[in-house]
Amino acid sequence: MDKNLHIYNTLSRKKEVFEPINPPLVGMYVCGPTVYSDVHLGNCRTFISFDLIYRYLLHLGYKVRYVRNITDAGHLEGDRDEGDDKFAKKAKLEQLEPMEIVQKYTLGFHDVMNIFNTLSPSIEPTATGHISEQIEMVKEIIANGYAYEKNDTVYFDVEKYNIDFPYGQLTNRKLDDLLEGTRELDGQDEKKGRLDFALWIKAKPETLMQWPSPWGWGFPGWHIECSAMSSKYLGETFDIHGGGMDLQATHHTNEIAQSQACNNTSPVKYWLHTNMLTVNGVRMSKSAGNGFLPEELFTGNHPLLERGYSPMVVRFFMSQSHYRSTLDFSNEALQGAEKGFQKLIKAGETLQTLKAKSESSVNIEELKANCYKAMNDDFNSPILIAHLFEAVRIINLINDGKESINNTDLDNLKSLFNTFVFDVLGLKTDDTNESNDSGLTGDLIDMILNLRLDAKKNKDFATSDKIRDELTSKGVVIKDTKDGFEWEI
RNA sequence: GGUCGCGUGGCCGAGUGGUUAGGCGCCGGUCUGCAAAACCGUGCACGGCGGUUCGAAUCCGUUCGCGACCUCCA
Repeated sequence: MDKNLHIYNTLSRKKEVFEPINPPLVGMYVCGPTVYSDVHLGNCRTFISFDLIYRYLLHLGYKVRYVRNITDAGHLEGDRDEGDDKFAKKAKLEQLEPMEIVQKYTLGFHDVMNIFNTLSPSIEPTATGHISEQIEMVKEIIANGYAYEKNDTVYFDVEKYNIDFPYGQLTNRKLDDLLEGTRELDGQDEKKGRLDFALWIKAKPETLMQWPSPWGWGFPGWHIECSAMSSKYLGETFDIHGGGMDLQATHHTNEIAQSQACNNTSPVKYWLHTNMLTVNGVRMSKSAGNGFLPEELFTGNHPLLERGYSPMVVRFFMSQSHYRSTLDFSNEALQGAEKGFQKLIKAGETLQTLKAKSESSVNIEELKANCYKAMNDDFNSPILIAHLFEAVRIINLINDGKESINNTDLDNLKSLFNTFVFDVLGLKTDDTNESNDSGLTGDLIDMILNLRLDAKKNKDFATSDKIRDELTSKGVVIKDTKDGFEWEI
């Protein structure tokens, strides 16, 4: 089954057969969040996408070491390796220690990941926990001649590196083209080249987070942590590196350069990039101010939202698009996803009640093969879901007595459904039956509806309709069943 | 300006040189006192213009529109 997995590699810009370096082991590194503010939905999409990938690799039987870092230092506000650290800035703003900021948003991030039912990574290393590894790496890069020190700050020499290695390979760009898009250095700049970036940055006296180094007190550049931590936990060359597409051009390009310059080997076999979440066609981002917080989506407390949607509906919604496509957010799309999700879950419940016959009129083997085919084609969850809805149709038809299924097929169907809906897509039944009060309301509604049932039995439809209308207008949805009723608020 | 990507039916979103994507919506049917819900079924597409081909929405060219990256962001 596993030799069929194809994944799209950003490095080659095509789909390749997935062959781990040391099967069945798989090393996967994903760039995690910078924990200086709440994660928004766009961030979540990336982590949910990689959760799907992680889950499928596990399902195929690979032993995956999944490393996802927490950036808690070194990430600067500006674009020129100067200015304030994001954490320090936030800390000053909220009058807290930088590590209090880190702690707060790390916990928040974990909460959100749990709510979305993502599996925890095997290792979740932090930048501040790996300062010495980063310093060692910078020393090595200097020793290899690809970095230089200037006034206690260390820069990576991009143009020198490019003589020996293709710096812009990940985005398929030539150095000259890259230089063209860069602004001129002004006279003050310490950098030799316009594309050079900081590996280690000299601290100012007031810098809140700083560490001693061979170049004096300072802090690491943003990119070096990922190079240091990925090679520490996954080795100098590992299988999969992932992250959002926005990281491709700068962060990942620099990461490759650092690792190559330090270890003299290409660090990653397969680069995977997830696409952006958009709102009205425009990328959702912190700086654009069009970000949705998960909480806002769940509660519906947002100007653009008509109402809230449950976490699993959101996860399902995201799974309905491919991870490399942009996904556009709208009320209508969300509502559609909600209906679809409920239909899928309901069919799963119906499936448990089906009775086997001696003959099968349905083809479960083919369905199963189709599901694997979809996932093996670069984790194509939208196609997988299309096939799962074929399963839904089959389940409902059997339930209606229009198709039949034998024991073996029924077991297969159950296992198929379980595997893909819950294990691979990572969906779960929503816990919607949270009791909002002591149950009194429910008892009262039951009582009223029992009175309505009596009216119906007496063919007093005027009364029964009146009760229904009034309850409906108060938000109680009534569904008559054969010999009673169901309701929900 | 440079690099790259996208444009699919009312909405979201897959995919392929000729055969149904799928979900939601709409419409029809079953069920129901009537509804709702549920289930079944049908129709509604491939930005414009050229070209290649027996045949293209799918390949090529061109044009229009949109977006991303090149600057912090998953």
